[in-house]
Amino acid sequence: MSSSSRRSSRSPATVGGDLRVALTRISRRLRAERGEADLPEGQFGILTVLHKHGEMSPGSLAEHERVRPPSMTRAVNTLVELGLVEKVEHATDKRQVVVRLTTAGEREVAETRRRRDAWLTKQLSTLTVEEREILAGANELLIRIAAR
Amino acid sequence: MSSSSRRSSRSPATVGGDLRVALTRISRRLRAERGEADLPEGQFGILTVLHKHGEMSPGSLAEHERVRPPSMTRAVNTLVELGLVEKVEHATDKRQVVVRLTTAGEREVAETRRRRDAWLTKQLSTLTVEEREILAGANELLIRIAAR
DNA sequence: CACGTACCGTTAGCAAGGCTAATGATCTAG
DNA sequence: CTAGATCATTAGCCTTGCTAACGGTACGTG
Repeated sequence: MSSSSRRSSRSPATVGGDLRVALTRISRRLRAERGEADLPEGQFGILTVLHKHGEMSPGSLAEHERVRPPSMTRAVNTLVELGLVEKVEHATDKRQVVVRLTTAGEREVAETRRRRDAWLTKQLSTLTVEEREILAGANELLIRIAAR
Repeated sequence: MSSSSRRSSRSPATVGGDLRVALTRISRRLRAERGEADLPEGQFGILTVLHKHGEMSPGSLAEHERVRPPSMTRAVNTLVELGLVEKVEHATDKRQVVVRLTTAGEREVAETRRRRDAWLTKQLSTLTVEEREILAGANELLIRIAAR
């Protein structure tokens, strides 16, 4: 049974229900795959945001990651203890704090990403080019939807 | 900017990295959308498994949901307190327990699913038919991958 | 200049939900 | 009949989310 042709149920409601199930399953599967050595998903997320967008305040990070400020404070502190980020004071506003990656943090982003994505990448490499196209397209749609 | 044509990076590794980000974001977004009244994702998952596969032991449920047995015991007990499932003794093996949906549980599956999917369904209804095709295709691929 | 208000990050404390280790009951092979 | 395996549970820990409340800083207005 292939994936695309005859299939009558493409209504928003049907796709939505199926999609939720798929997302829950794959999330758990990914979490299960994460090695002992790796950072928890959320902390790794913070590193990648900093890597991508540069230094940032805890507040912005919290908003970006859809988490409340106190949660972000704690996560950032953990990363500070691990030596992966550092907090420096804001140039003009002493209320604010600037969080940025250390060199160790930069290295960690690269290494962890490689290690972490190994399983998923392996799975994807068993798919056809067309199937990967589908997932790549889905990525963009999901990101778009998540942004609202 | 459309979603499918010019874009050179379709390697397993690239898609994998992007996909992980997309999955994390949408999961958080979905969780944020879950109303106060709804069951937590995990508990709802148990109900749907029972609805789909019929009565089951806690052990099988744990395996199916990729969770350790003690975690499942606790989750099931919560559902028992809510009156959504019941535990009955196994016909021949007194070590085992059989978990099954109550009538209230059956009703809850239908109602919660409808309520819960409302937000996602609404988002999907703003997409084009082609985009929904992509997500529907992605569903199947993700389920397949998650099954390994 | 001074003072009230708003903003930013943090601290304190709670809840959910995952885990491991250890226990108790039951089953089954020998 | 006994020893080991299997199943669920209990106990206790850890992570990570939240809200409420606080302390310091910035800034507009009188």
